[in-house]
Amino acid sequence: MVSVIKAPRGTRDLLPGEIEKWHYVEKVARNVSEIYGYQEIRTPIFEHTELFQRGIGDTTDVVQKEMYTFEDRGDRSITLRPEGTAGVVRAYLENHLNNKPQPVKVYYLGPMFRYDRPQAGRMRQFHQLGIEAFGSHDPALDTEVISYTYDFLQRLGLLDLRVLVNSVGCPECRALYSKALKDFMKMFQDALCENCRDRLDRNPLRILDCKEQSCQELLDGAPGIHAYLCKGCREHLQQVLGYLELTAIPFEVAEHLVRGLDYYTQTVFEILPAGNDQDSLAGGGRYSNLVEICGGPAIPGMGVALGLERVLLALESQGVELPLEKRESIYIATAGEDPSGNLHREAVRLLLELRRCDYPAEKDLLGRSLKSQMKQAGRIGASYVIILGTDELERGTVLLRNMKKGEQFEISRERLLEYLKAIVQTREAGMWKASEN
RNA sequence: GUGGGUGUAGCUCAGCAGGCUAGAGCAUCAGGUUGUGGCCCUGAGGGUCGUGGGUUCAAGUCCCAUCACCCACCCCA
Repeated sequence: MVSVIKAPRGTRDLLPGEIEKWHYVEKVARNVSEIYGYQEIRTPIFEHTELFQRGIGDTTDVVQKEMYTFEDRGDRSITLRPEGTAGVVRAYLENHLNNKPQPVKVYYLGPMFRYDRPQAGRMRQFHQLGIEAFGSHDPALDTEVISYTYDFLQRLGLLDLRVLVNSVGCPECRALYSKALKDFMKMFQDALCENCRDRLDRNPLRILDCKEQSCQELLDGAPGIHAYLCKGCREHLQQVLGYLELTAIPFEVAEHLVRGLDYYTQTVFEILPAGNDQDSLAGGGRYSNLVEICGGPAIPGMGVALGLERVLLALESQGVELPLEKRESIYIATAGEDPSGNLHREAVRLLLELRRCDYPAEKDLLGRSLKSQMKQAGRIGASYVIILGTDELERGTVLLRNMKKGEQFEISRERLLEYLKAIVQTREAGMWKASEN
């Protein structure tokens, strides 16, 4: 026997039973996006490698060691998207969306790929919900994006969220601060962890993020970025915070928050589940130069990405019960000897009829006994079973069994659909949904 | 990429310090009612003990490697 091929490392299947949660989360995502005025955009899952190198930044870990890059048959270097923003920016420019009324506000939902070492909440193929808004410098936009993110998480039922906000300044003032921080840290070089000594030259701001106790202690005495922000950046931050106050979203100004992607300017933020400093649920910020870096005009953008696996994990660890709709259907069972096949043919005809009337309906496909058919009907959550037996066939009737009540009665074929219709109409909003009855 | 832990039926696990045909519960299928589910009873199928080497008279049980998963680090969603 040949061996069974397994899914590649860091990937997994979403099976019936779990996928319903994803559908629900996606439904809320689309809902909130609409409420905030964002429209869906779908961009390719792979792009030219150069897009990410330029967009995300060559020095970032994502680009340096986490990309799924390969040559296609035309010798092009292709990369499976590790995040969503770069592709959206590309699409914005390529489709001349800058000629549309601004701001252009889009959301995306889909898989991303990073060659990481998998662990809980970190997959090689993972899924993000993200939004991007182009063409506005308004601090209220920054707040809107933060609010969107918070709102989405809250609507799902997540509590105890930490919202961290900071500004990393513009290229000008960040450069000043970066130098100041570097100069300061140089004095204590020996006390820094190995990693941070590397960061000193590559990207001093990252030291702020270090979780090493020793580095954190040094940081207490180090200059903070806020003192170095230029007038524009300082005011921008103040206004963002001011608007945030209005939203009543609890937030913390985290002067040490810097993000891993190079394109961020000014506002950056992160949302974490309580009691978990490691796996942030969402991260985002403003990017004033990314569009230019990608070859377009100087148009600012602001966005966020949420990790859906992590959102699902947080929901689980907080014990949130999602209001999933139960699957419900009508099951057609046949009973009795059927040497001529008439019974079976009639069942198939009835099945078709029900489905054409939009009733979710199923029948046995395994030639099972009536008992087994009943069992199956119960398992799949059928609310009604139509039992079609040889006797009923002769009389032109069926037995209609209410599975929840365990009651059944005989009804003529002609009146059956009428009767079912009446049941549906009795139900709330006329929807074919699980409820009492 | 670094360090650590784990790996026995579809699922959750048991298997004592290596020793006979590897077990349980749940799930699946069938039967108990030749036309009726959710409870109960009976039975059946299903495992080359992650994979490959090695030690031993003998390995699920010890050793090595490898793969996968989990945890921590790095980083990020």
